[in-house]
Order: sequence, then structure tokens, then C-alpha cells
Amino acid sequence: MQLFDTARQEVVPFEPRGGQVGIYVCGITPYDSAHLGHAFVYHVFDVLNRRFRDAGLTVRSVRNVTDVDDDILRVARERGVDFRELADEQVRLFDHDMAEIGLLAPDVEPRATEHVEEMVGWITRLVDGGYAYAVDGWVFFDSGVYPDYGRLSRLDHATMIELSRERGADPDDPRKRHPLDFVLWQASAPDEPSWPSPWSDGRPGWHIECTVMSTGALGHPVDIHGGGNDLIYPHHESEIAQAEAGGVAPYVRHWTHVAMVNLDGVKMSKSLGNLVFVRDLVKRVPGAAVRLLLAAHHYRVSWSYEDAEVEVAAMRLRRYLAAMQGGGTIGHEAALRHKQRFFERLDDDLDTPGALEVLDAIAQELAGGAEDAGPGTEGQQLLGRLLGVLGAEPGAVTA
RNA sequence: GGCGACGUAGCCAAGUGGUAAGGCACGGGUCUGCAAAACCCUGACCGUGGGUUCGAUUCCCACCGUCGCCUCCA
Repeated sequence: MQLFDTARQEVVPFEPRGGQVGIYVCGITPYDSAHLGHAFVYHVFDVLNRRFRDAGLTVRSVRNVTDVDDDILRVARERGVDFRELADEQVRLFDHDMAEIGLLAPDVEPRATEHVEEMVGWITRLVDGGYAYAVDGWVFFDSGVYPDYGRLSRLDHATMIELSRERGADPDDPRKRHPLDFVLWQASAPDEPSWPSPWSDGRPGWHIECTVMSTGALGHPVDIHGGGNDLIYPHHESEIAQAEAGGVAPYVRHWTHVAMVNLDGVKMSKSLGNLVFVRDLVKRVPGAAVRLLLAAHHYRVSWSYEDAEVEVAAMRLRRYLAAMQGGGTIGHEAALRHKQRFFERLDDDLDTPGALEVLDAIAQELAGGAEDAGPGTEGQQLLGRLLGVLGAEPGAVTA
């Protein structure tokens, strides 16, 4: 398997260690419904997971839940419910949506609120090591003593500060020693949930949870760590800083980032409200069709969702189903060739569009076969198995 | 500023180390009283400049351009 690694900026072989692979994907903040952008990211890691398992490796997959955060608290306040109640409900809906499109459940799905104690421990280590400092009950990571900050995203400090100012962040916060310092711990307001710590009754900053939970569940270095490419900076940049400063280096062996999904040329995002929800798609077509829609796009290339794609994907699924249930056959040699080609495409930086072309070819040959061998021929079994590697096995996903 | 993807005839677009599919549009023709429809025919120095090679559109480097993302965000 060859994969693009964000840190090295090139496609490199991924070498499993001892037949095992640990995958950590940054999960959701559960305060709104899952949209196609979420689905694309988790679909990509699901295919990676299935490919590894198909190759006989033991995979341990982890996807966290950021269940305490300003957005959740805000929405919970608006709706007059406890933030835990909101998070539980949204996680349930999210898991349901992901199951509808045939995603394997993660082996571990840690929640931030269940690991605050470990986060406090990690932050304490950073403070003791001189990498973090406390001000008024808040704790900041001191980017001034970590010169490598910016290594992953390849941004220099001046640019990061500029970007940060443009986006309305506050590099000029007088409590910060350096403009790029980020929050590890923040004091909670009286009506906000809080956990005890040496600095204040408060809650963790955004980045610390992933470092604590990924290494907690997988040890270190983490084999594969990733998420949407909008997380490269500052989230993953900050994770690396706090991990390495905390004594965990190297932190991650391989960084994998998935491109953004647009709608009408504009990035699909909660703040803009231009969303296509997974829930609405699975009402129209089988989950396997949604997977084929996603698989038709390479994970490193951003794309713009078109409504017509749904029908195209559904038609493709129907064609595959017909090929699997018809009477066609293909030769043993041809089947082997197709199988090899399919895995070649997948193992070349997860080229799912290329892999689909192979499935199209198999389906076409099966459809062309005039013989009536009945279902269950070698070609039909192969098509079913390969669809399974893409997470689009028709039978398994009709909920 | 960084990173990614892309740059093939008017438009969309496939593809390969050995002088480039297809679709649409345009134009010409067959047919028709005229027109439409249908069918037939017609078009490319493969972004620019280097390099590797017997030979590159295809590989490598640089540059230019377009699009996307970059502390709410997957």
C-alpha cells in the first residue's frame, strides 16, 4: 500500500508493523447532523480499514467524539437541554447514518469528557517541562519554545499570524506570550460544565483530547492519523507540538488528509448552511449507492457535489446487482487479472475511481455473457467481494 | 505565504515512451417543396521553457495560469 503522507509531502509505502495497524481519525463534534463531507472522510478511512483487513492485517480503528466544546454548549443552551443530552442524541444519529452507508463501527470511540483526567495529566507535564504556562486559570501552549510549530502545514510564523488575524482569531490576546500560543485548558463560566484541575475548574482546549486519546488507545507512534484536510492547521499542527513537547516523538508515522466536498463550488460547512445530509441521501437510494458515489472521487481531490451524481451511482449499483444475479460468467484468467488490477488501483494511494473502473469492466463482461450459469459464478463472487472492500456490498447495506 | 488538484481542438473529455478515443457545438453533405429529425463527412504544433531518451503529449525540474483548502469546520 502506498499513501500520500502530509508530513513528507509525497506518496510513500505504508509499512505495517507486526501485522497490525492503528488508525486514528478525528471524529465529529456532535451538535448537528452528518453531511456528505463527514461521510466522505469516514468513508475513505473505512475503505483503508477494509483494504488492510482484506490483506490479513489486524486493524484497530479509533474515532473520537468531541463531546464538550463551545459549539455544543451554545446549541445546548439555545435548545434548553443539557450538553450531554445533546451530544448523546447527535452521536446516536451520527452512528446510525454511518451504519446506513455501511461504515464499520470503530473499534474504539472515545469521548473527550471521559478522558479529562488524562488531559490534565498531560497538560501538567507540559507546564512542568516549560512548554506551557498558566494565566488566570487558563493554560496556553508556548509556541515560542517549540520552534517546529508550522512543520506539518509548512507555514512560517508570520503567515500563520496573518492568517489567524484574517480569520478573526486573536493572536493579540494579552494573556499569550506568543501570538500562536493555543489553549490547552480554559476556565469555565459558572453555568458551563467543568472539571477540576490545578489551574481552575474548567475544560480542555480543542487539540489536547486527540493527542491524549490517540496515544491512549493506540500507543505511539500512531500508525495512521488523519481527518479532513481543514484540520492540518491548526489542529494537527498543535497535536504534534503538544505530543512531542510531552515526550512522545515521533507522534505519528503517517498523516492522511481527505479533501473537502463542495456544493455549487463552495465548501460545504455548518457555518454556511450549504449542506447535503447523509440522512436525506439514504432516503433516496441504498447506502451502497452512496458509497459508490463517494468512491467515485479520489480522496485527495476536492469535488463539488452534483445532485445528478446520486442517480448515476444508483444506476451503477443496479448494474452491479444485475451482473451478480444474472447468468453471465467470465474466465478464470480474466477474473484473476481483474482482481489484481483492482488491488493495484486501491494500493496506489487509494485510487477508488480507478478501482470502480475495474468493477465496471467486470460487470460489463458478466452482462455480456450469454451463457446461463446462474448466480454464484467466479466472476459474480469476485464482484461481490471487491464491492465489499469498498464498503458497498449491496446486500449488507440495505437497512 | 503554504499545500493539493488540474491545464489535451469553441466547450466537455479519454488516453499512451513511438507522431492523440469519444460527446456536444460549428461547418459541409445525403434526404426534404423549405425546415426539423436522422445519417455521413470535416478539426489539435496535447499551458510555457528546460532535462532524460534513438524518440515525450505521456517521465523529471522550473515557471505561468485556473480552482480548492489553510484556528468554527470533516
